Order: sequence, then C-alpha cells, then structure tokens
Amino acid sequence: MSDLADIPDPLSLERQVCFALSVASRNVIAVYRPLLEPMGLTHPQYLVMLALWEHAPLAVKDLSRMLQLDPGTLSPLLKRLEAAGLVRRERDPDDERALAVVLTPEGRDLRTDAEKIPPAIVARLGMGLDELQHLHESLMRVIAAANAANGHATA
Amino acid sequence: MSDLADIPDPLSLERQVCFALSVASRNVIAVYRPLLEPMGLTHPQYLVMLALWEHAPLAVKDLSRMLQLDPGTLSPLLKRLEAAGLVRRERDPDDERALAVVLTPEGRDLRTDAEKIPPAIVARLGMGLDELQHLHESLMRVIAAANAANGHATA
DNA sequence: CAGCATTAGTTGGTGCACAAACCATTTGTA
DNA sequence: TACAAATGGTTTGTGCACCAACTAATGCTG
Repeated sequence: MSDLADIPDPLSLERQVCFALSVASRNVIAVYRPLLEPMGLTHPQYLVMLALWEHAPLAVKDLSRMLQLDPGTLSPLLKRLEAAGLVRRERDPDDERALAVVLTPEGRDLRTDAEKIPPAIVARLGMGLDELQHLHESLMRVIAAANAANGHATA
Repeated sequence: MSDLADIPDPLSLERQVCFALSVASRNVIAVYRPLLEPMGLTHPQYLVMLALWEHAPLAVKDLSRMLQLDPGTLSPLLKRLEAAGLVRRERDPDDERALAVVLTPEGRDLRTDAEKIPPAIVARLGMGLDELQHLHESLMRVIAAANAANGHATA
C-alpha cells in the first residue's frame, strides 16, 4: 500500500516556483515603498516615470508594451500622475486616437530625487551586484518563457 | 562638458532589478491562470489551498506568516473560498479570537486536480528543472534580504 | 467613396495588496 | 480581581491588475 507521506509532495515543491516569485516581488517592492513615498509615487508609477524619463513622449500603447501592463491598468494610473502634476496627457496631432504622455517640468525634475533610489535599494538589500545581475538574467529567461507560453511575441 | 548620454543610466540599469521581478511574477501567474480558472481558483487562492492541503487547520495568523500576506488581504479571500464551498471558517474553541480554517470535502478533493498543475506549468514554460531550482535559490536569498531590509524577523 | 475591420484608449467589474482604524478576546499584572 | 496591554481578525480606503465591453479615430477594400 502506497504511503503518501513517503512521496515528495509535488504541490509543496512546485509551490516554490510561483510562490517565491510573488513573495520576492511583493517584498522587494516593500523595500522601495519608504523611498518612493516621500516622492509621492507608488512602485508602478515609478516604473512609468522611468520609462518616460528615458523615452518621453510615449503613447499608452508604448507604455503598455514596455511595462507589459494592460492599457486598462495604465489609464487611471496616468490620470493620477497627471493629477499629481508630473505628466500631461495630450493628443497626438498625427493620430487623434493616440495619447502623447509628456513630462511636466515638475515631472522632469523628479528625476534628480529618483537617482538616489537605486543605490539606496542596493544598500538596503545588502546583496552583491553580481548576484543581482545574475538574478536578473534568470528572470529575463523566465519572462521570455512565460511570454512564449502565453502566446505573446518573443520580442 | 559632461554629456549625460555617455553615462550608463543607473535608472535604466537598476530598473531591471525591481522591474524584472514584478514582470516575471505577473507573467508567470498568467501562465497559471488558464489552468486555475477551470478549478475556480485565483493564484493567491491556490497558494492558500496549498498551505491548507499541507497543514489544515490553520488560523489566519498562520496563513499570514506562511504566505507573507496581510491578514486584511486574507480575510476576504477566505470568505470567497468559503462561499465557493472549499473551506469552512470556524472558531478555535481554545481561543475564541482565533479562526480555524478547515477544508470541506470538496476542498480536499480539489487536490487531485491541483496535482496536475505543476507538471503542466513546467511543460508550458519549457525550462529545465535545474534552472528553475537555481532561480528559486536566488529568489529565496532576495526574499531574505528584503525581509531583513523591511525589519522582519529573519525566520 | 462607402462601409467594415482594426487600432487606441476608456470604463466597469472582480479580486489582490497594504495601511490604518477598529472590535473582541485573552493575558499579564498591580 | 479589576484593568491595561497585547493579540487575532475584520473593515475601510486607495491603488494596482486583468478582463470584457465600449467609443472614437483610422485604414482597408470592394
């Protein structure tokens, strides 16, 4: 008679793949929170600002592709950023459907504060840069694998 | 004159740490979604069921510690699981404050379906088990580092 | 050029996540 | 034994995240 207690539990084992990923994500974001809060940003808003500092102006479609986020998620988020005075949501004159999200001067200036965040995070985590780099490579492979599994283009 | 374009952008570079983590988490959960949906479970609910299949009965406090989730998140989630007929929320007779979350027969039976999920995920991702194992170890180190940074006990 | 499919964004609904305020039970102690 | 502190959960409010349905502008094709 097979004793279930003897078999290494696949549910317990595999739980670590998805579970560790979501816990790591949430807990690392929690490290960002006290640093972002004085800037008046949430973590997703911070990511949007990163994209804009690098590539503004951007359409919702572009942000959606870069951040791999639903337009339905970005739409209200961008309105909050606009209400905070960091961005403006204009219409692209060449295509009246598309939005051109641009930075306000205040939004541009916030970059100075944001530059202090990465070193502060690394210091708080107390992990080696090489290990973080290595983790990043692993994550990129998982992202590619998940995107392929979800039928997204490999781009 | 310093040309900013020449400097490797710390904001763009570091973005990968937090950003890759959240994208990987969301996109891997998206791989689970079509498998969990026919079971009537969301991914967080699946994690709660995993904990219960292994350790029921559990108090909200125990689930909160195991899954590293706020009690305020678990409370309505457990009510939805109860509404779905998978768990019952009883009172611990020894401590009327504590809840004893127990599995219903339907909740217990669902484990049979759940056992098909881990291999299906691995197949869909198409990644080697060794690489997943390696990723898991990296994630555990990040979780420990983040917990330390957030002032949690190292447990 | 008329009409239909496509594309860009928004809206509404459900559910997760966190923080703060709150309530009830227990525990510790003066 | 009364009462204050601590503990276990719930509630409320804000903000993500996804999906499906919708609107408006554009493009394509007969």
